[in-house]
Amino acid sequence: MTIKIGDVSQAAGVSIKTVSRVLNNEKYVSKATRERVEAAVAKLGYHPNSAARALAGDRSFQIALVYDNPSPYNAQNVQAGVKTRCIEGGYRMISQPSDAGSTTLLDELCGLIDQAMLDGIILTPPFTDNAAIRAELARRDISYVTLSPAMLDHAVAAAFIDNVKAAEEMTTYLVSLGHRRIGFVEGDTRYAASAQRLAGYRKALDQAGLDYDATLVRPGQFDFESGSAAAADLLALKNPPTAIFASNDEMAAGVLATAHRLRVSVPSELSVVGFDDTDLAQVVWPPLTTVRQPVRALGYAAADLLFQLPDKVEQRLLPHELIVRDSTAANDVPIGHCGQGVSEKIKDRKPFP
Amino acid sequence: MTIKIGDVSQAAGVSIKTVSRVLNNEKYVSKATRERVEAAVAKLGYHPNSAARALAGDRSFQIALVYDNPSPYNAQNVQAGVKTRCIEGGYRMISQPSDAGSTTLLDELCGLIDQAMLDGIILTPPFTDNAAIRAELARRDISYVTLSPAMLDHAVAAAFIDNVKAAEEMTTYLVSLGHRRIGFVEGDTRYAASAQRLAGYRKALDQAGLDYDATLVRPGQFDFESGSAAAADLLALKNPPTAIFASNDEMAAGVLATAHRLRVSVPSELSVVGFDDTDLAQVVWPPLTTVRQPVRALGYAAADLLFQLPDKVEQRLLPHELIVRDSTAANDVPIGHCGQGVSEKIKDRKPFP
DNA sequence: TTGTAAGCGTTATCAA
DNA sequence: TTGATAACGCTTACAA
Repeated sequence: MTIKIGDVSQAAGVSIKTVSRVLNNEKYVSKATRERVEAAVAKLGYHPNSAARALAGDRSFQIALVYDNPSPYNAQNVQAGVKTRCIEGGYRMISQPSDAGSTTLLDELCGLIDQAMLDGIILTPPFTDNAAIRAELARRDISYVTLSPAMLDHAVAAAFIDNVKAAEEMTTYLVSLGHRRIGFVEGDTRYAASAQRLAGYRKALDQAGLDYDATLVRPGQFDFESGSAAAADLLALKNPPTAIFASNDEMAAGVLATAHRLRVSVPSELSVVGFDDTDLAQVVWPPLTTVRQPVRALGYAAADLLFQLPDKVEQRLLPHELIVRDSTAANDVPIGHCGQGVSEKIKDRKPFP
Repeated sequence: MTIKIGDVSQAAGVSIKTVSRVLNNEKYVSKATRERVEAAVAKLGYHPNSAARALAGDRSFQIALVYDNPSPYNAQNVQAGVKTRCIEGGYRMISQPSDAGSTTLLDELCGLIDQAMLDGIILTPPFTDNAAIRAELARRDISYVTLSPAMLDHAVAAAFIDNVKAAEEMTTYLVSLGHRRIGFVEGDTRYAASAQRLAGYRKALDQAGLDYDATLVRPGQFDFESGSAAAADLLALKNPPTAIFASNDEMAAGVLATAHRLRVSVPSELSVVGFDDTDLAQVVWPPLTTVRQPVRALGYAAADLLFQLPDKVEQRLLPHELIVRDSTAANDVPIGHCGQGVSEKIKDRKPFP
């Protein structure tokens, strides 16, 4: 039989309610009492039962991370970041992989909320921009944060990077190396980041005085296959690009595979760069020059924003880095980064503890 | 305010207990009543509150997956498998990444059990072989299953593949291609699979009448870096191997990277094969010949074994496949597989529903 | 086959 | 600053 609050109160010689007060960091507990209770808790190895807490209070100390992420590395990293912050706050994270295309999406989410008495939710793309979900959450007055949303909403907390700027910097870097024909592989268009990265690419071309050439831009789905296929198309052009910028690293790996298959030497004949969404650059040869996205930090920040929620609704911009990798160099060389935050207060509600 | 069981019972014109009976699939409910209740549940969109269920019954409908996995792809796949089976059974999975080296490991786990009223636990390596954890679980009489344990224990349910046999088949395959000097990169020795795979390699050499040469075997930690380093060592030998067998795919990717860097052509000058623990073969070029481990299926099986637990303690051997990939071939060619299961009944306890 | 009443372990209310 | 007592929403006795 496991230890319960009554056992602790007996051991400490106080009432159950007093133990509860200590556990919840309430005011109006004398220092002596608090210490006595804490000692008893430690001695007995007591852990409060979360089901009972959830039922009696109405917070469950659980939040959910809702995602539909085609890339395991990315999902795992986001999860790790969220989880770290949750543990720090005494919370538990429930991870909820969902199918963005599912017709019963809203029902599933409602079920989760009812069943688990969620205290808050972190939405990741493409759910960030699902109006039905956001309306339902607002209706139920459930705190939520969006991670990398397509559009910023003043009333909704968000953690994100500046994809446009990052893609612009990367493209400008390629131009600075002398490239004039730069191929681009788009990401899955259901994710806002895809359009943002393309926009950055176009912006940099503009600034460099280079014409945008639609034949150099190919669609992709953030996976290896589409990267391979796009590269095959691009390299088969009469006048092929001298560099290819893939919207994420799995596609960049596909580009590399195709280049290798076609005996196009990287990087002497073709530069390949990407967005390191998933840390795959560590696993793929040759080491890619990438925009490093702080995926774990985004997860951590999202949870952090959730915890400060009704007090402060914040839009937090996280820094990215341009990592130039050179197989001959010993170390990676970050050549740029950006980032800053802005915040705004809106309304009062029972805060996360 | 969310709907509760009383609302449903009113709508259906029956008692609360009857609704509860229907929800829990108990016997002794007339078909007509059951249908009436189910209709009310559906109409109201009722979802039982899990905190209340956990408190009143003493099952939480939650199980935990405990892991410390250096490979995100692997972890994600195991999780996906476990989760799938959990959802089928109306359960929720809590994933618990832990640090195998932590001194407070046992405390953490106890905390989780007390707090979440876990109905069961799935242990993955290296926790599968942690005597302290297993003793504590036994003491508390908590159901658990081990996934890929180092040693089979008659009294403990387990899901696993035959690593020895798989490594043996792969090595034999290399021998059949004419290789006589086959390098081997070991995995992290904290994981039992590492020793098992090495054993299979040695066994196959034996059977082929080839001498075991310790200079051809290098240590590794299941990551890209150690694979790179091992390959550098092996290829620098006076008499280098003509094939390298890496104990997992991330290390195989490292081997490929080094080969490429040293201008050793794959596969004409060097064959590289591995264990596809993480599905990375899909992401790495060139496509590797691998032992495909059914990682998702292992997760699914582990949860499945947990659900049938006190009724039947089963040791389930899952099939692996040898996937020969040839860049010129259109499709992968599985050349072998194995698998079968045995089971045994031990004692009675309240079953999972 | 159905219903009634007594908890489950905690927090909230209100009084001391 | 503390403590008694009533919820919280459900399941498990035990009756009917």
